[in-house]
Amino acid sequence: MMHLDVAVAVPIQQTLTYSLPKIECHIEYSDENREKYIGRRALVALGNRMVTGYVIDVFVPGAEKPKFTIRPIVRFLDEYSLFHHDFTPFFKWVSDYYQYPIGLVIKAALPGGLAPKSKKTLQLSADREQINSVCNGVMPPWLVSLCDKGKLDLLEAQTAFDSTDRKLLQKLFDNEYVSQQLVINKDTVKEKKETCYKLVDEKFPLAAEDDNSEKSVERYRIRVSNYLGKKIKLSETKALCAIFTAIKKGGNNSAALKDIKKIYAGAAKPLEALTDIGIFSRENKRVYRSPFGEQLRFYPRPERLTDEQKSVLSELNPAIIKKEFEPFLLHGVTGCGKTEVYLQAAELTLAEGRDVIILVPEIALATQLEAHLLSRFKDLVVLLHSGLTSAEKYDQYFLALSGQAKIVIGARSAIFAPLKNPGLIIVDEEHDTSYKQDDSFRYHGRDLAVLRARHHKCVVILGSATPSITSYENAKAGKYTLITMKNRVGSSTLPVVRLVDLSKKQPRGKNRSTIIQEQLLTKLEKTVADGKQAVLLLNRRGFSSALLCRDCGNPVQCIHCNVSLTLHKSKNKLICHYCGFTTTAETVCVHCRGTDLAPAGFGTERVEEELHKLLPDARIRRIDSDTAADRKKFMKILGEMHDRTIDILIGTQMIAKGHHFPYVTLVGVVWADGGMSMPDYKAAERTFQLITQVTGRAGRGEFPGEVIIQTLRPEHYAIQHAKHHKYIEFFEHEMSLRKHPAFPPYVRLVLLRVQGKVEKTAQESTVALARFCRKCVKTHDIDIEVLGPAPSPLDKVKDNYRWQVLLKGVSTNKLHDLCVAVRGVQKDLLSPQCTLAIDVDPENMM
DNA sequence: AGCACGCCGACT
DNA sequence: GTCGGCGTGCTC
Repeated sequence: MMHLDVAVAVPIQQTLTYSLPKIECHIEYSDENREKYIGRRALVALGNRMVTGYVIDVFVPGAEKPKFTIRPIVRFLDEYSLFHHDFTPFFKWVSDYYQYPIGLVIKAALPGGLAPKSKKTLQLSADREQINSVCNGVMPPWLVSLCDKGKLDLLEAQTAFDSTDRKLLQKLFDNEYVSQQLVINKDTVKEKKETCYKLVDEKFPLAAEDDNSEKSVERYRIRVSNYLGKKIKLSETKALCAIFTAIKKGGNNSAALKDIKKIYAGAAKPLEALTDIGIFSRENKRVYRSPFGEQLRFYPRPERLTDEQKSVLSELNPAIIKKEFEPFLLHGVTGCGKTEVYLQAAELTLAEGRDVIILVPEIALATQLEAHLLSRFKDLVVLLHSGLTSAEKYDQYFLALSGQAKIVIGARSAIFAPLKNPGLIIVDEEHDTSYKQDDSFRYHGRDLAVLRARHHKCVVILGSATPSITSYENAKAGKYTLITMKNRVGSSTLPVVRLVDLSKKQPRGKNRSTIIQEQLLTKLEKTVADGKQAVLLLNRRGFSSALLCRDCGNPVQCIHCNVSLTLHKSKNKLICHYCGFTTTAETVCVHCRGTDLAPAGFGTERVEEELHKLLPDARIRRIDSDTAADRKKFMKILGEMHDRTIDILIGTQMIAKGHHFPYVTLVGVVWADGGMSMPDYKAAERTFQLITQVTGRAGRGEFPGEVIIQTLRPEHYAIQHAKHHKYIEFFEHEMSLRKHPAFPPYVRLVLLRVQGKVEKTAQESTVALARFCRKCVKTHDIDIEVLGPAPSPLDKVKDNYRWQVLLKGVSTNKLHDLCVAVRGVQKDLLSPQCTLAIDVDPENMM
C-alpha cells in the first residue's frame, strides 16, 4: 500500500493525499519506488473537477484512519519525474518563505503548458428540429454556437447567462438533448519526434564526394547495382546521394528525413524501399527545438589571464573542489573580465562532475555571456528565459533534466532548472531588480540562488560592478566572501565623467535643444564625426510622460489606473504603462473638454525625434521595451551596433546592461535623477547603479571613453559617487541613511497589499489588517514595526484600488510568523471583494 | 481557483 | 412559498 503526497496546482496551502490509480494499486512501497514517483505529474480529482498535481512525497499510510476518503489518482501525466526527488524540500521552503501555495510554486518552476485541468463542456446529442422544439425557434447565441460546433465550453458561455438561458439549458438537459461532460485539455507542448534513417549495412558503397554531376550519379548507380546484384532506380540513387550528404553534414551515421528531403525532395519513397532491404534502419528520434537561432559570435579562449583573474580563481577553485556551501560576492568594475572568471569556474565545476546554473537579468540575455558560454561549452549549454517559445522552453528543460546539458543560463526562473547536481551557481549583475518577480509568485532569483546553493552544498557567486546594498552588507558581515576586481582588462580605463547641471539655464541663443544640452550635443557631434559611437540613456519610454490640458492644467489619465498616459508619437497613441490601456492621441480633456493638450516631460521617443533634427546625418536608433519586445529586432539592433551601422543608440536601462561595444566612446545620461523623485527607499541605490552600469559601456575598447550626465541634482550623493566611481563611499553613505528610519539591510520588509474594485472596502479591509497586525505585535511583544494603512503610491491600477501595510522587523522568523497569522485570519479581516498579496522582501513598493 | 452549499430578498 | 442573488468554506 502506498499513498502519495500531492501538491495540486490550485491556490491552496496544504498538500493532499491520494492513492495510486487502480491499475497500479498493487505496487508496494520501497525507497526506490518513492524516488521513482516523486516529481511526476498526476491528473487528480479535486471536488468535482480534475486538476494537475505534483507528487512530492510517497509514504506507507499509518494505522490510523484518515478523516477523509482518499481518492485515487486519475492517471499519471508522465512516465518519469519532472524534478529530482531531493528537490522537494527546496520547493517546500520556497512556498513557506514567500507564502505562496506549493502547487503553484512547482507550476511556476516547470516549463509552461504542462498543467492540464478539466473543463465543463456541453455536448449536443439532438438535431436542430428537436432543439427548436424546446426553445420555440428562438436560439440564444450560445445555443447557435453549440448547434454549429456540437460542443461548447460551459464556463465561457455561463458568464453571459441570464435566468432564461439557465432554464433553457435545464430543459435541454431534461430532454437529454444536451449533456454535460468533463473534458481534460492536453499539455500544450509535446516532445518533437523526427524520422531518421541510419546506415546499418557497413559495407554499403558510399556516394562520391561532392560530385553531383549526372555522370558521377550514373557511375554510383552502377556501383550500387553491382553491390546489390540488381539494378536500382534513378530515384533511389538520388536518395542515396542525398542521405550520404546529409549524414556527412550532421555526423552520427544517421540523418533526418527532413534534412534529406531538403537535398532531394523525392527521397521518402526510395528510402523506404532501401530500408526494407536492410540497408538503413528507420527510427523516430526525439529532437530538441533550439532557441539558438541566430549564429552567435565565437569567442576564443583568451591566451592568458590577468593577474587579477588568476587570483580570483585561486580563491574560487578550492571552494568549488571542496563541494561545500560557500557564497562569494564578486565586486568587479565594469569591463574587469568577470566573464572569463565565470567561464573558468564553470569549467572546473564540470570537471568535478557537477553542473552549473548562471542567472542573468531578464533583458541582458542577448549579451555576450551567452555567446561566450556557447563558444566554450557548445551543446552542454541550455537557455531558459521568457523570450523562448513554449516548445523551446520545454525542450531546453528536458535537456537539463536528462543530464545531456550541464550548464543552464537563464533569467530568474532558471534557478529552478532541473540540474541534478549543481556545483556552481552564478548570479550575474546580482543587484538587478529584474531578479524579483513582481506579481503572483514574488520570489527573488538571487536569494533563491543562495538558498539552492546551500541545498546542494555548492558555490554561489554573486557578481556585480554595483552590488546591492544588502549583498555588500552581507559580505561585510562575513556571510559572503568578498572578492574585488579593481582593474579593467587590457589598456582600457574607467571613463571620465562630467556632470551638466540642468537647473542652470544655458546662455540664450546658443542653446539648440532643451533636452540635449549644448555640452552633450557638441560631444555627440564630435563622436559621430570621428566615426565612433555614442549611447544615450533615458529611463523613460514614449514621447512625453504626460499630456497636459492647457486650459485646466489636468493631465490626461488612464481610465483604469491613477496615472498619466504616455504619448507615443510614432503610433499616435496614448498608452498606459501600467495596464496597457491605449487610446488615440487626439483626445479631449475629461475635466473641461479642452482640446489644447500639450506634451509635458520627455521620453526616449522625444529624444530620438529631437536628435534627428539636431543631427540629421547621424544614424540613430532607439531601443526600449517597445522596440525590444521582439527578440529578433532587439538582436538586429545589437548586431547593427556591433557592425557600426548605428552612430547613436538611444535607450532605456536595458542598454546599460552587460553589452560590450568597443567603439562606444561617449555615453550620455539625459536625465540622471529622473528616478529619484519616487517614494522608494531604493531610489538612490538604483540611480547609482544605473549611472555606474551605463558609464561602464564607454571606452571598453582601445579608445578612452567619456560620460556626460545631465542632472537637476548634481550634488546628490548618488550622482557624485557614481561620477567618481566610488562604490564603497556610496555604500557607507546609503547605509547611514537607512539606519533611521530603518530600511534593509537593517531590517527586513514584508509588504501586505490589499486590492479591490471598490475603493472603500479596500481601504476598510486594510485598516482592519493593520489593526490586526498591531494587536498581534503588541500582545505577543514582537519586535515588528507596522506602518500603514496607507494607499499605495500607485493607488489605482487596472481598476483596482490599492492599499498597503508595511511590516518592518529584524527577525525573518517573526515576520514570517506574523504573515502566517495574517493569512489565518485573512477571510475575517478582508472584505470578500478584496485580495491580499503578501510581498516578502519587496523590491518595488509602488 | 472553482464549485457546492446555504441563507435572505422579490417574484409567481 | 421558491427562485436565484451572492457570501462561505472546502478540496485528499
